[in-house]
Amino acid sequence: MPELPEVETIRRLLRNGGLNSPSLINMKIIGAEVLWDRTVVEPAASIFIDKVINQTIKDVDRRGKFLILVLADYNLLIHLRMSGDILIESLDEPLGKHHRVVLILDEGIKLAFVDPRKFGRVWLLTETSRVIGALGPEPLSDEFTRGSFFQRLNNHHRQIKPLLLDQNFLAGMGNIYTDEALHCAKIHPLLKSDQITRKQSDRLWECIRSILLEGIKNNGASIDWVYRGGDYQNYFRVYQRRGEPCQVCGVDIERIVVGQRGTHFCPECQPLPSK
DNA sequence: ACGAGCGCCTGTCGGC
DNA sequence: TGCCGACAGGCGCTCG
Repeated sequence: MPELPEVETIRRLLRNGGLNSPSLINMKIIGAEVLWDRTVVEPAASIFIDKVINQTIKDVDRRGKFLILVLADYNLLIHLRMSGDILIESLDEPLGKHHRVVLILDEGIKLAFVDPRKFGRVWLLTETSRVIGALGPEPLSDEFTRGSFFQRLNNHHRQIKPLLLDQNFLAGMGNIYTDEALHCAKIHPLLKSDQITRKQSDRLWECIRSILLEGIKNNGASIDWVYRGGDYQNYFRVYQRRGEPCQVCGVDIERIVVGQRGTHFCPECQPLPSK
């Protein structure tokens, strides 16, 4: 489900509070349940429960698509993968059928990791580098510069879309925002990364950042049967718009498969790479 | 180094 | 109505 903007939206909600949920900062975990063992990568579920109880939540952070609950003695890494979500619920609310991990907090609420497809994962670690150490730069940070981006594009001979989806190349891009950014930059998803000119690279750099910021501003996207409050889905230019006219040129949006992922683009604005 | 195929899972939707 | 395939916001693995 979530890409960088959706995870960032959840981070801000947990950290700052909002809607009907309070900030989690300084709340204490007083109980824990693991409903689906494989969700917890490490440590083993029983040890996870032992260790996480009595921990205080010091901060809520994010790295790429990883949500990080900074606890007094550990870091709780959460990756929502395709269908995961974090809900804050009152204690008397019954557990839904897709609840996988639940943390009981003081103040009478619980933090629930809900995940129909069971792809999501959590780790309780002191040292996080083993899991997130190889991630590429944060696209909205200062270390992500036009110059370094262009250089690194040219260090690879890869289709641009799968390269942007590679979390060790750039952290946080997923299928939606990649399609949107490539359309914005007028670059075909199959163009080889080392055929991208400096001018195209600069445009793509700008588009990645503006599209992600637009997603965050709209609290992310809510698609399929999962509604989580964001409304960026109303602003998609190409994603899931096969057959609809391109908002720039009017030509029908096409869908192809690239790297096993549905890929949406405008054949007029994003012409095929020269063979 | 790169890309394709597959596994992990459950749910929805469209076509017949 | 039921069945069946396509498809879904991700990623790790193996194999050429």
